[in-house]
Amino acid sequence: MTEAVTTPATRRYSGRDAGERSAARRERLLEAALDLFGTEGYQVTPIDRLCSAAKVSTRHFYQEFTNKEAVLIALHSQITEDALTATATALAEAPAAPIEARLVAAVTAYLRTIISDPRRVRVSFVEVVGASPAVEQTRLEYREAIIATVTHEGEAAIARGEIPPRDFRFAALALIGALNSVVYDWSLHQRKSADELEVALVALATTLLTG
Amino acid sequence: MTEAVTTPATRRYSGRDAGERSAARRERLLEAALDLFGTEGYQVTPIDRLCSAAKVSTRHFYQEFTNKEAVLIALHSQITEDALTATATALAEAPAAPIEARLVAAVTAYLRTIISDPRRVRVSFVEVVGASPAVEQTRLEYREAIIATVTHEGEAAIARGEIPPRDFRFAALALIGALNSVVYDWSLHQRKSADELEVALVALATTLLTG
DNA sequence: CCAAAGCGAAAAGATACATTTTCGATTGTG
DNA sequence: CACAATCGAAAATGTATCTTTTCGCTTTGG
Repeated sequence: MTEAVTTPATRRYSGRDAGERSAARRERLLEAALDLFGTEGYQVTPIDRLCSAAKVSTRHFYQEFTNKEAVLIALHSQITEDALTATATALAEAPAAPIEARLVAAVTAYLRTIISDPRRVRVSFVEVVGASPAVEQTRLEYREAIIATVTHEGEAAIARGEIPPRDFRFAALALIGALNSVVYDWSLHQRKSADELEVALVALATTLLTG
Repeated sequence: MTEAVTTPATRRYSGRDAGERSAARRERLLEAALDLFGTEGYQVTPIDRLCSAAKVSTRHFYQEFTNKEAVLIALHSQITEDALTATATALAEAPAAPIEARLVAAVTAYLRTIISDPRRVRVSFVEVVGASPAVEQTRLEYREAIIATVTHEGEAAIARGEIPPRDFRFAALALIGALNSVVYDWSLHQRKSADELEVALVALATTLLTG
């Protein structure tokens, strides 16, 4: 049998292999999307704008994403998973703490991740809402993930006898909604410092979940 | 001088004058918009669908509205003003009551107006969010109107010595956001009765504003 | 240095809508 | 009844994308 030793069909370019170049384009597109969706808005940004801002040709755009909607979903996922990871880490660092302390850690971590960039605020609190059926679906899925985390934490605290039982789905939804609108308003008007915002929201979370 | 006695350029049709016919078309369009925007979504509804659902020709559509965006804005205004009117009426009916009672009356009235129709919930809590720059602007304006009402009520209660001072802008934003997400979730899943929802949200409002 | 991989820019093609205009059929009015 | 307003339906037009394809220029690897 003669071995068909196939030379890799791909070639290195500017020192990077195909996968790296593709990943770099994808990243530039996501950065451009954060910027344009987060300042001008998803609906009013055509793919062309996205491509020129990212310095990616439309040919390559379609190599990375199916369409504009897919970019928004990827961006939203990235932002949200970032925040959820930060939250999980913060919780893991206070493993045996009482619910109040865990709550402060979690909310602070979540908040800081999001408000570190006003464009993130706008994308995850405004642009993804009702953008399209598919986007709306992932938004609701992430929402369920947050509700699950809150509920899990809450039930554990109840089991430890730290707080009385309550409807955590309701509390989580109230907290999520309150956070969204307060943070978005803050990012628009900056009426208080980030620290003051944090204090106010941590207090709110405490009231809603353990108060 | 010969008087140019102009016969009215308009004629009655099916018993209605031009203004009435036009108003009827407008109303049918708004009803169709409530239905389509509130079940399928604003972004995915083309003007054609709107027109056929409303039994209005596209020619007449453009006699009533500039474009689809104008319909959404008109619909949103109608829903919101409905709710604000109900709230104002409820407040007017308890003129000398303490803040807690006024709050219960206001929140109940607001809630009932909105949840009376799940399509209203979706339009005012989801579809208008980030739909377009102009829509977003009116959404934020209505939000400011609600904040102003809440603040006004709250300051009055402070003046009467019923509650200590607080940041009502923050409290109002938190309440609005919490209401939005809780009510939207309720309209999707109906995990509790409308009465239970009402009770939970009134309690939440009381905590946020006077607790 | 050459053949092929890869690239960016831009043309070309395809849609989906938005918006305007036309047209024949109704319906009041005098 | 006649004629003009009005109508609904649909054709025609315009436009802004989206998406695919072409093309000539670079870069790489042998």
